[in-house]
Amino acid sequence: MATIKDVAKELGISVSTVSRALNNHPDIKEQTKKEILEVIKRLNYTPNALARGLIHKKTNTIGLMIPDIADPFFSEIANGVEEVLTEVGYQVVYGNTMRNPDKEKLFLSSAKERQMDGLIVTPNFMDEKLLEQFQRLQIPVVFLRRRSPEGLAAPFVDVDHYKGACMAMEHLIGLGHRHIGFIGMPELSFLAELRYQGYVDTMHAHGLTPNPNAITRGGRTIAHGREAMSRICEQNKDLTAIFAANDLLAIGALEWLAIQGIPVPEKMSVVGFDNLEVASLHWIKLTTIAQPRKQMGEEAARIIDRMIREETYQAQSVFFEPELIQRNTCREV
Amino acid sequence: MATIKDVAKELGISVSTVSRALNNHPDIKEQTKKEILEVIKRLNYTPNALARGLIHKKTNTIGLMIPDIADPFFSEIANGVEEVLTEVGYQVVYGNTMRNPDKEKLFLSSAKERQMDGLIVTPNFMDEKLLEQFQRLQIPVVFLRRRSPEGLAAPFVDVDHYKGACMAMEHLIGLGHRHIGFIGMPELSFLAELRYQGYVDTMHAHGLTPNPNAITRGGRTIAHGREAMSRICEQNKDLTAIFAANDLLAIGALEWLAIQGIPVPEKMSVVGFDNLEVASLHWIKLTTIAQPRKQMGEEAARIIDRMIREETYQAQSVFFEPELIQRNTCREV
DNA sequence: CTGAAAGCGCTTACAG
DNA sequence: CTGAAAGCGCTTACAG
Repeated sequence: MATIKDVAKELGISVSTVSRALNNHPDIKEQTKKEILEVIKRLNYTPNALARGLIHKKTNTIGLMIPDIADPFFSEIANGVEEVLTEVGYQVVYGNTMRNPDKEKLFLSSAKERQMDGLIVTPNFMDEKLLEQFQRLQIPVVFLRRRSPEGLAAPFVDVDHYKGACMAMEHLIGLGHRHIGFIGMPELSFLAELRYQGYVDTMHAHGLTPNPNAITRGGRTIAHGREAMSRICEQNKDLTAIFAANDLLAIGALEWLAIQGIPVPEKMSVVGFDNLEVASLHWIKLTTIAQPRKQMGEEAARIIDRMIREETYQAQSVFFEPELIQRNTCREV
Repeated sequence: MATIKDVAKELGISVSTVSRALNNHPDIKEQTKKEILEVIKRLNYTPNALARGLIHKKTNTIGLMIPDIADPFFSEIANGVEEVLTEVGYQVVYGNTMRNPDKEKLFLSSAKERQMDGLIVTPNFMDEKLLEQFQRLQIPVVFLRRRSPEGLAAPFVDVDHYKGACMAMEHLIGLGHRHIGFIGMPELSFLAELRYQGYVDTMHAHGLTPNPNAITRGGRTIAHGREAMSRICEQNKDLTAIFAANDLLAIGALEWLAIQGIPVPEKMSVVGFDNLEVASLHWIKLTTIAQPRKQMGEEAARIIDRMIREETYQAQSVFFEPELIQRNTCREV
């Protein structure tokens, strides 16, 4: 590949001058600049971003560490992030961790080695080693869709998962439901815990007792929802409603109910969480809790951008409000 | 951030020695190495990948340029790519182009500036400027889910879209359908054209004439499918089947049919293309053409890796076979 | 307006 | 086994 030296040599001038032409420096003769630009084109020269980055101590790169880009939840967040960040000249590097702790650690090391300017992260589970890595990072970080861990002065952008779960439960209880089951995500997950707590606390707040037989935890897929629904239904004949901790689980539950011929919402009410696109499909029309996913991504991007530009900026965390989206899977009893 | 100089100074030794410890060079005393490693840990030192890249002329970075990471089609491809590439030590940088020609060009420039080692790309529409950019790139490229353009000696990994479309049509015609509509994607798209050709050619091959009123082109979303189905149905009372150029369009069509109370497959048969997850949902069970998406991503990754490692490697293009997945949206007439 | 020199943070022959 | 020096491709004071 051609370097700045090649184009300088070609014209018998110094690299400083070529550099000036490249960077639109005012101290350069129009004619010289024109000649340089021509040679650049002819030699197919492109400035080397590594060399530039080394000098400027800036790479214009932001890392986005998320559990699974194929999860529609995160791909929309990612789009929000990317949209605002490319607008201001950054390239975003995705780190797909598949919720694998080793991959999370690997991505953080890589981010540091590669001198990324900032990081937007959704770690799945925060153990001590990961926390230490964050503390040693020396790169601005914002947490996305989860709160920042204790002992780390990083802002976060999140939705109030606990409140969202409470809203779902209040809706069900408000409709007269008393026997409400819960299909949850794996316990070690941060937000699985919050949504579960919302379920339990709201039950208690209304003098209801969560029935351990009507609670299942441990998955996040449609297949899991199907299985969980079948298990719960068989053990709880008096159940009239289900709160699923995410939409995929809810859809799995709906599938099982449809296959069994149990009509929704006549015999069973279902509420999900996330408001994925698929939830609004004609056959599903799931009542669920919406999070402004794209907005969350955009906000995180804006914060990291500002943190990088203003070293003294004390970023505030942002809580987005969840919203109940009423569709056709609930009825009054 | 600490540099190699800092750790050298700390121990009163030269940077060369520190570098040797870092790179597991054999010519170094065990004791010295141990001391260096300790200081590295204490100073929280991480080698600077930019500096390394500058010297080695390698960044261990691969660009993946795709139209839309939130499109489940591409997110699965992306996962396949990432899986094999991270395994061999690369970081993959996504370029979400949203089918915007400017973004495609921007990403290619960026890739060159950043000295990416290789590129896997799915450009949406290949105009002259883009082609020229590819020709000037000087970076190994493999095309994914579309063929490489003429005038560029780059391999591709693709599925035979034309054949897939023919398979869908043969299935329908084999079931006795004669009046078959087509819901297509925007005409400028590369594969939209191929799938459309498959529709037209198969009709002709069976002595059938495609009816312009039963053909619609121009979208790729569920909303579009809904609208297209309504338009086609209103103008073609004798229609018994629809071939939709992708699953989202097919699902939109199914939605409209469901809303109108037109039973599928009793009154209307529908075939899609892509075999998205959502196509197998209990309420949809769409008959469609499957492409081995993840495998395609993996294969592209393997090819680019080998192209980078072996300069003389003459990569062969790979065609994956499409497959008809029969579910519940077609019947014999 | 232009060039020579130093430096960004590292690696790698070369000499000892 | 260790260090001094050159160099990767650029930018940026500084001098002229």
